[in-house]
Amino acid sequence: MQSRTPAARTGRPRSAAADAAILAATRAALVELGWSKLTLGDVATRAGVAKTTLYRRWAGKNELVVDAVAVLFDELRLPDSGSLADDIEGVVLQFATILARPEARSGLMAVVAESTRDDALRERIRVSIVDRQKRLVLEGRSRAQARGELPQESDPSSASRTADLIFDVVAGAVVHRTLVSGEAVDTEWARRLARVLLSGLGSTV
Amino acid sequence: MQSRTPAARTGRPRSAAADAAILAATRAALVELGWSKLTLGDVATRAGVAKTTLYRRWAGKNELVVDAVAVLFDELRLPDSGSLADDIEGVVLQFATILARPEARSGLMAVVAESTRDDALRERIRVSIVDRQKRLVLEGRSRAQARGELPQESDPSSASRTADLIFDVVAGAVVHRTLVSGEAVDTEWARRLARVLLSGLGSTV
DNA sequence: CCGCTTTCGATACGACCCGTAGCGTAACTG
DNA sequence: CAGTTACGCTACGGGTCGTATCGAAAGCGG
Repeated sequence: MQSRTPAARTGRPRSAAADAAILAATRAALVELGWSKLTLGDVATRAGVAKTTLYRRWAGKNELVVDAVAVLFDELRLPDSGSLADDIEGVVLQFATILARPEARSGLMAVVAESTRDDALRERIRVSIVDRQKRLVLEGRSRAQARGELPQESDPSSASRTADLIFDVVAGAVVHRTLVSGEAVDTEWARRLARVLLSGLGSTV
Repeated sequence: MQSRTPAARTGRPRSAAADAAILAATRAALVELGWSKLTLGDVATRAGVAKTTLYRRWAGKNELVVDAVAVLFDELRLPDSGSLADDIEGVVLQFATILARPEARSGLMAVVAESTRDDALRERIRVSIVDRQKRLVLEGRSRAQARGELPQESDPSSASRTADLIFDVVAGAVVHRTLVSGEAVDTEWARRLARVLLSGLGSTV
């Protein structure tokens, strides 16, 4: 059995400052160069760190970018606005704000594209980014049920599938609007989306 | 004024067979290697073509992949099934079938990610891929209005925004389900999505 | 204070891919 | 046949990759 920090009880500890500097440098490089032209050597230089240090901590560009982008999603919060419509609208606008940042736009979609051929990378994205978003959907549903805005679903399996559907619809719509259609997510759009979802969920789904 | 084919009335014409071979080789390379490890030299070798020929026709990897993937979306058709619900379900399943192919998964999202930093590339994607999908949404709406399933909207600006919203929701949800959540789009999921959209659109949106 | 262990910075390395240039040949036009 | 363009082939400098090596630095246990 090992303690919570299994590795390295002896020897020189890894510099936490270097970690932060590397991730910040990665985001800066994403803004200036985009994903495809980002090189690990350049990131190391920006961070004031040797290239070997980078390779010691991350397997490659994909893993590094995932970690660098993941922290952007820390600020996601479910606004307890009192109504489900306002909750949805608030989350959509928050998500869109994050996706408006260039380091999120170019970095996130690139690693998602790479994850189609790398199961470990997909799992890493799921744990550090996607699940954090999905939690908001589950939380919002449970609050709405407590308020009586949504019915308590009897079949747990069906309820789970519905939650998955809503998550894919909300996140997918925002991403598609921002990156593919290339238009901004404003308050009016968020309100329209929330209205469509509410009407759709109110009926027997 | 120039004729429909403005360039090259004299000299040796470009080989149409080479074009097809290159695009097919690109798709094969996408399947085997994915976007990031795909190299133009490898594609040229696979196509039995000199590397210089490739560079004469495409500016770079991004443009080549867009053209190679675009033809996958040629098969998209709006099934005139008689009801809006079935139309939506049919389009969703067709779109999902295309996205299930590995060359579409890895190629499409990668170029979309790149297009966040390249306006010309974004426009190329829009013309050769996105608009082709969007046309189905507009066609489906007009058919549904003819059948009386959807109201004739009075405000054209509002109607346009609604169509944009529906398009982002449908396409975004399918893409997100397939690539981010990593789960298959089956008939049941498509039916649920169609149901949510129909209820949402039926009310005053 | 002193070994032990691990990390860090720096440098060097072969391998690969990039994008372009040059050249001789092939294909088509008038 | 002369003119023009596309093609295959080869070669090139430049950049990035990921790894190896080495001495110095930073903590830990005695």
